[in-house]
Amino acid sequence: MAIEKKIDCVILGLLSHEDLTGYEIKKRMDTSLKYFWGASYGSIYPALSDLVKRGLAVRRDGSENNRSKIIYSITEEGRNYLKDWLKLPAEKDELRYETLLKLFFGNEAGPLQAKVHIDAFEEKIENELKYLIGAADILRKITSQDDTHKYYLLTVEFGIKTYSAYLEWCREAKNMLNEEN
Amino acid sequence: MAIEKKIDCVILGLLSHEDLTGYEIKKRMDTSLKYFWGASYGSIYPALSDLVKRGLAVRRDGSENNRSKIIYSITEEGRNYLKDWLKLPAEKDELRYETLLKLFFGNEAGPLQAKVHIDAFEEKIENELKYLIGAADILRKITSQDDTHKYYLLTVEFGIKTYSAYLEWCREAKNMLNEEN
DNA sequence: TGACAAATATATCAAACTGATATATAGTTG
DNA sequence: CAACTATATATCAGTTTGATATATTTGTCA
Repeated sequence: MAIEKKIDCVILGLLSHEDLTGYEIKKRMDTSLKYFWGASYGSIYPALSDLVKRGLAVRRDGSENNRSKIIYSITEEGRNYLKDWLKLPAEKDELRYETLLKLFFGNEAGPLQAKVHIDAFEEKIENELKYLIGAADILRKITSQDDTHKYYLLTVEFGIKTYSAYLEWCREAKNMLNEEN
Repeated sequence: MAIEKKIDCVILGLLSHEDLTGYEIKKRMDTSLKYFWGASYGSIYPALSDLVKRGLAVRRDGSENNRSKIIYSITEEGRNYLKDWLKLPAEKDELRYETLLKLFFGNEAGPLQAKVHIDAFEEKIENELKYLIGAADILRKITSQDDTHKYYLLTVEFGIKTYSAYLEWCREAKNMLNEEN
């Protein structure tokens, strides 16, 4: 029964690396964290205000010209809060794949429809896998000299392992559907 | 921009197989669908009332003795709605793993903490994999005679493939952390 | 150069969903 | 026979998403 709101923990985690704006936090979510975590503006901006109120982060003005910009930094209290949360066991590892849901109800739609969904899934995964393999190559080079990106690399390798397994499954699943469609 | 609420589609999908109570729907979510989809009572019961209002499902009283029981069936309209949704491409396949999130911020907590999280993850996955392998054995036997469970088996095989990949990753990740902790 | 698109940046809101809780009965087990 | 587990329905506060609004700056192509 954790009282820690996940969005607070993710933001503090990102701020523990570097100072960021709300917009930049969203960008990190959509790139580095994309494969295992997500967050919307509707949770990021209110959470940032809340973190400041609770003294876990501080804001400073970073506006340039007419472009308003609020830069957030983690405080010592925020870092302690993050460390405490990191010590707790992970509560929820959840996969939510609409592709599998549609497949599960395949009797209603038939094997041809199922194959369409698997093909679309396969193509998406192939593209993402290419990206992850490229990212891993770069991260391995960086990590060999300075290992601050070691944990990032670990999550990318998780993605590569699982996406490769997905592709194997796609081929086998289509074979099974072909057997007697 | 789908207007279809996912909870409606899952419930109709389950009702397309057999008549069910809200409680039984929740049980299916927590067993068969557990590995790729979830839903809470707080979404199931209101959705059931709503489906009836829209004519996509009908309710009948199934009370026995003093135990109240409402049994839901899919209507012809409901079946058409489901079929239309099954034709549409899957919108969102999302993985949300707190274990990976905590690992990503590993610099703050160190390699020993990271290994604790990986060990806990490994144990959980090992147990779930055992269960899935057992389920696949049973489903393969059933499917060889009557293939209505073919699509169910497909999703179980997805689980086996990916969980096996997770376990490989666990071993490699711990090796990497040991290299120079 | 000027027009248009894309990126940067903050913010809000209805709708969806979770996790917890409340309530009550039936069946099982030491 | 008390305690516990399973069956069954229902609600609600709190969390989060997905979409949208607004405004400026930067890049691109003609």
